[in-house]
Amino acid sequence: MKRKIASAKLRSSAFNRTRADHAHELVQDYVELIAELIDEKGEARGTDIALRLGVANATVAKTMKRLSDQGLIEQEPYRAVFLTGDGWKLAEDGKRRHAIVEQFLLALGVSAQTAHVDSEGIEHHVSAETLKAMARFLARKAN
Amino acid sequence: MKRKIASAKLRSSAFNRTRADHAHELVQDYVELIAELIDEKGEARGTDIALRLGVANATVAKTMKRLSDQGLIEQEPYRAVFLTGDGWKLAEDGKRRHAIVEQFLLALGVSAQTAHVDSEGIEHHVSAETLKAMARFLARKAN
DNA sequence: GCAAAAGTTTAGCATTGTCTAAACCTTATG
DNA sequence: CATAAGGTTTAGACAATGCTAAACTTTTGC
Repeated sequence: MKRKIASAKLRSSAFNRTRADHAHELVQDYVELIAELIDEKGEARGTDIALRLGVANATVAKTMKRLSDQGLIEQEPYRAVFLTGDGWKLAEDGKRRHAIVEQFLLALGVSAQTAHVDSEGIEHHVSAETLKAMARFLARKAN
Repeated sequence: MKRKIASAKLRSSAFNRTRADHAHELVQDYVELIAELIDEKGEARGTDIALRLGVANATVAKTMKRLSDQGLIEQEPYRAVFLTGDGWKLAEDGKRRHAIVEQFLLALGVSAQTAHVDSEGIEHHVSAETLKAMARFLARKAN
């Protein structure tokens, strides 16, 4: 019954995507935050990251090891971390999406606070096509 | 910094919050799918759920045990599962949100396929206020 | 210039959500 | 009605993400 399995897999694509993206979401949040901290303070330290994310220092250290393994950040022991080229790309992409989603929500008429909170959650689940549609809406609205 | 003090009972609050968020999404997806299957076929079997979610049977069995512990479904060994009152409530709420988000994306001009996939991910991150704004948009568009 | 404070890493544990393999029931067929 | 096929559950493993406590390194303040 190969056929049945294949078609079912197609139908489950929506679920697969949301769940498979969980790991990626965390990674995105980290690199985005690291980029922000570097912009703000010139460097990103473990403690600052931990405070902003609301997790323990040890958790940050562990996650950053993974980020380092994935080639997104560079770190030397006991030093602040920096983004690699790939890391910057990911962070920039995230910030761009985030900005579009937040502006879009504002244009839709929700409060600034809600736009801020919701855009953080929504950001990771918006495809390129939907993002484009949001941008189009914003452009139309601007006229 | 108040942030740093963590009494014994709060020691894992961040962990719990994050976990709870993700767990809640998964639970929603399950009950929503179970409701759909019951509507479609009169019952929800493990294999069907596994196929649609794209996970192994064993995963479904384990998750359903938790759902059962939480009082959302009722099951007897080797039988299809059914939703409890609470389960239905949760499923209905999820379907309502999901429908609004999906319709909204369609109205925004994205393809049916994208609307389907994206709404699945977005659904869980849309606040009541944003949902209302989406519904308003739809209503306006309908005129 | 050294001891205390601050920050980082490591070690060890818990939970969730996933898998495969195997055991266990139920149903369908000859 | 016996057995094969198929669905369900259990067992055991693993990766991700979180925690605390303790060890280790760097920075700071006297």
